[in-house]
Amino acid sequence: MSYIAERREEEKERRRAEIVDAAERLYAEKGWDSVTMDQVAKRARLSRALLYVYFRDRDELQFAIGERALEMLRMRFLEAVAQHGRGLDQVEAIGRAYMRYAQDFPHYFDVCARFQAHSVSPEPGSNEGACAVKGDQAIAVVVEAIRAGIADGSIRSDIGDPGLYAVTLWAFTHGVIQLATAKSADLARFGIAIPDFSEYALSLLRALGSPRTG
Amino acid sequence: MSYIAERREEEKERRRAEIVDAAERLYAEKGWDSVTMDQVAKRARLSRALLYVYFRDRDELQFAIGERALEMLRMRFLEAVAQHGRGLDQVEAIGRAYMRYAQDFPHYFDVCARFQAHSVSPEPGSNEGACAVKGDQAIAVVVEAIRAGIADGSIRSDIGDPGLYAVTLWAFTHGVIQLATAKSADLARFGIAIPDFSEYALSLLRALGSPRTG
Amino acid sequence: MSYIAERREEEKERRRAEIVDAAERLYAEKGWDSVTMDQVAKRARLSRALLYVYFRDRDELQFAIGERALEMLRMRFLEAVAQHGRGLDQVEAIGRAYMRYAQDFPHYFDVCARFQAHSVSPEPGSNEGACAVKGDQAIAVVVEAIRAGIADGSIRSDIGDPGLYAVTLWAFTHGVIQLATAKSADLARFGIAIPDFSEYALSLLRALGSPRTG
Amino acid sequence: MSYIAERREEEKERRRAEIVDAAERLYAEKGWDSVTMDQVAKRARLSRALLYVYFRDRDELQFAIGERALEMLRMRFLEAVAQHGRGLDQVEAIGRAYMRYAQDFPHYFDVCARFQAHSVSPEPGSNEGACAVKGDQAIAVVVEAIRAGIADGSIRSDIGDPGLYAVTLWAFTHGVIQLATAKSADLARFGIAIPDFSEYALSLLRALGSPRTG
DNA sequence: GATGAATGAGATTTCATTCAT
DNA sequence: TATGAATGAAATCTCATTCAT
Repeated sequence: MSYIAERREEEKERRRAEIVDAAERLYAEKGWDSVTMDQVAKRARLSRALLYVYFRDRDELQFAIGERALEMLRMRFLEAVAQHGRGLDQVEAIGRAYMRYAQDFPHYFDVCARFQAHSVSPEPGSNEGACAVKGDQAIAVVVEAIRAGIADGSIRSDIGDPGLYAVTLWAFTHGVIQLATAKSADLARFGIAIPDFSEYALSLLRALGSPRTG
Repeated sequence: MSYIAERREEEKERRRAEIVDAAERLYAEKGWDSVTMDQVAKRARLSRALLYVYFRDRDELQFAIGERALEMLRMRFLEAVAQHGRGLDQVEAIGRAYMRYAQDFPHYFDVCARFQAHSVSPEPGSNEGACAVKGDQAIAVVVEAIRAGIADGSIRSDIGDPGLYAVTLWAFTHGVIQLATAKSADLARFGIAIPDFSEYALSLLRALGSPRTG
Repeated sequence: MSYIAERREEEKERRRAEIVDAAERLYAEKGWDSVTMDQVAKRARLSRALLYVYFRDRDELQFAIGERALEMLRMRFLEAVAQHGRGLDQVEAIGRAYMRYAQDFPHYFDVCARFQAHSVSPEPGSNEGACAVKGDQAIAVVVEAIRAGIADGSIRSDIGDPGLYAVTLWAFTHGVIQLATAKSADLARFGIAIPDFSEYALSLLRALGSPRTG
Repeated sequence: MSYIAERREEEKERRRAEIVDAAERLYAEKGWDSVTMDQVAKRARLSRALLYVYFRDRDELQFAIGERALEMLRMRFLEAVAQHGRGLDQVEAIGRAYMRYAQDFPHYFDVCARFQAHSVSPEPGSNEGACAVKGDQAIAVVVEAIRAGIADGSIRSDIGDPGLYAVTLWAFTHGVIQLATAKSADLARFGIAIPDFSEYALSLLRALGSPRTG
């Protein structure tokens, strides 16, 4: 590839990023449902038609944000893992990281949730596919921590297949965050405060993994 | 109320139910996103405008279905509870019931999921509010089972506040079902079959509650 | 049909007419190519979406105007016929009427020309079909005049089938008007003035029909 | 001009011709309305933007095809003339040639028709202007034949100005072909077959020109 | 020159929702 | 009450044309 073509490639990538930036900011501001393609175009200061050159449709644009969201999540997971030595602590840190992430970037968690809730029709080359890949990579971090925990004895060796355990933990945590995010008011009616809820869920999850050292 | 007014009341209720019936059938057939108000009107054999006499907007119609969904869920929970003596077994049965429910009525689970994911704006008199009430009632069944379990010693007494525990279990289970529902294909790629996943999750949850007496 | 439904029918017809009015005025002002659906909507003071309730697409709207155009043309033909006794004179009057019509309503002639130039795909219920019918009715007037002329001896009896003759005359006249309309400048370069051209063509056509009795 | 500049000139001309070739083929395949600049560019294997270096706009490209069309028409006229001795026969042969031409190259006739229908805005140097010139040249052939006919006595001497007569015949013939081309189906409904229609029109036109030899 | 990117305009469609009767 | 009509907002899509390199 000539260096001209290369530069063009970069330009293109930058454009794409600008669009995703614009869309993401709007997402964060008002929620995806009320973001229109026109607003995105205006925010990115380009024509509506061009959006459709870069993204097949509105959904693909959302998935592009999802890709970022999941990448960011993986980063957070990695940081969490890096700060702890024992596998069990790493796994707990991952759970905490997920919760903090959901607080720091509610719109990111929102994409994750939508992504989680829609079954994939993995058209090749789509952002949806890219999204799935990123998701797998994030899960992989969890699996690794679990493996480490089993190896270092901090996680019960009879916990079963690390992949299965990882997916289950993910599902549990995701469920908790979703409830905490959307239903804080209802929980309050039950006398439950979000931080307590989170802490409680984390403690249960930790108990789940730790060996029954009496 | 005169018997004429009474009949009118009944008529109205029947009309409403017909609409919800129509909407629900369409929901089950194609998913809520592709159900249009026009289709609902046609299926219920009345005019689109009349729908708005019975339901403020499309969301309210969905919440009306949600009400049914949560009522049905509570029923299933009650049945589950009735078939077991010890609290721990009841709680597990509830989890199982939730899973079966999601399989039997995917669209009901879908409403629940959406309901769970949207924060309430509790306008009084809205179906959304009614939905919340039904949700509370379903949770109450879980709480009761937990209390029973603590009382009969099948559930660890140090598990904490039954309400908190119930909500957490709900969130966990919901997360698992959602993942299993939407991502079965991805899980398969991980070598995970849905029934195994469900069983595994249930076993973890049971372990969570049972006293550690080996 | 109840009188309410009847009134609604009328309302609808009126609406439709309003739209065609608006479109027609714009057509006359700037030519069909530069008329946008949005302009029509604005001129008719209703929403763009409604246009598509009344007309499948832009073309159908043009054909609706074409219907009017051809109806008007038939009227002109009838008037022309009414003012003359002998068939030959009637036919000539029709030719003249066509020419005056093209001058009085250039946009009407324009639709006719477009209609004439496009082969019909006679989707039933379309305005295109209605257009064709109106066209036939206009031709019918010509045929009638020819028949009368043959009967009264003002038109050569060996002219052949009146229908064939009518269509041919129509084609001739249409060709002349089109050329005169679009190419007046070029004709001028040839030293030909439009009125002379028209008169000349008419005289030829008259000669064509009249018996050769010197 | 240096031979380098000369070669460049040739290259350019070839390029231009390639574009017109591509456009013409597409025209013949699907009609001008559904030919897009993109398709032309792809067919000619160059970029869309380059088209605009060679042709001001889409219309100019069509006029370039029109130029070819009219040149071809003139050729056909010349051939027709060459095969007949008397002016009247030449004129008739020209009419026949026009009809055969329309059959052999429907897309050429289509350009002619469009050209005929649009009034010229004779921007100097435009293909539109070139088109007009070619049109004049084609007409000139007709004029010449008429003059010959008058001279050799095969055409009535009182037919008037040859130019006027030529233009009129052209208009007549064009009108007939257009109707025959676009409305064959409708004519069939009238019980008129295209070949009969053509023959009939030609016979009338011949009668028009021939002296009234009793 | 030649090209890929971008624009702007308009057609069309689809809905949820509201209005007038 | 009911209903048909109407609206307004967006999503798409398709082009001709222009721009920057």
